[in-house]
Amino acid sequence: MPVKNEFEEEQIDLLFHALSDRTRRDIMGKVSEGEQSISDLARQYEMSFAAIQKHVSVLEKASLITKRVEGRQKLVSNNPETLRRATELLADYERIWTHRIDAIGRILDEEQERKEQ
Amino acid sequence: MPVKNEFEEEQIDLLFHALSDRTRRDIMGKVSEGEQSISDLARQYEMSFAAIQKHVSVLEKASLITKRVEGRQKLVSNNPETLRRATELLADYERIWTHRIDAIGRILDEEQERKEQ
DNA sequence: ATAAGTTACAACCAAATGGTTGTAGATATG
DNA sequence: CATATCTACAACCATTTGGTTGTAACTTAT
Repeated sequence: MPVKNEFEEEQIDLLFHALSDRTRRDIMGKVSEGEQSISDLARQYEMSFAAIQKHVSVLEKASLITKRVEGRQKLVSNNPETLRRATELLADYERIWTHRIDAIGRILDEEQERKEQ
Repeated sequence: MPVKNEFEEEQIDLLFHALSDRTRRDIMGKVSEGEQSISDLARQYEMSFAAIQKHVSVLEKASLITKRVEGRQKLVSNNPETLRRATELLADYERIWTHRIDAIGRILDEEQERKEQ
């Protein structure tokens, strides 16, 4: 186990893959300002409705967004919990991959460096 | 500009794409314990040398690792700076996409307000 | 009831991805 | 020198990805 985290490897694949596309990152930004239907989103891009629908689906499979039914439309909003866990995950990777001991150790080191300057 | 960050969008694509594969994340872990040649790495996986070479190449294009020539071999080590910036980037996205206003953000905002008066 | 709006999904296509094998060029070692 | 090791890279292949159009179903409005 490289990183002790609640994520499954499969889920991590989906997460980073979802974030690796500009349009999808942009959608994340748009829905963060309020729920939007898939049509609302599609109108803001120069690609087909189906293309945006697929991007939303990729984000949904990564649990980065959720859809809510409202009449004939599905309202898309983002999922702060997954974002929080993703940020934590990458911070964990950073710590492990760079042999950083832990947050407290780092703060103490930086404290030390400041004093020595 | 969704996130004010030193990364270009293209670079962000490469970054998250590089991280979206288990083998590549595993390589990041292995090289974090010390430099390894590509052959060293390849021996630890049940896939061809060329496959590992390609994975290393993807990590290199994302600036997550660097290669150093040592005789007939190339020693791979990871790039802590990119990892640090990647973690920051995702933290920025989290903050922006979830409208979180943290202590640092508030301090900077207040700083700005003071200057503008 | 009809029409318009919204979504889901299938079928298709070109390009990218993740793997393979094979070949060739350096570099080290007997 | 001859041979083994290490890397680069091309060619190939199957699958996935990111896009398209088209069709069907459901919901709302006229």
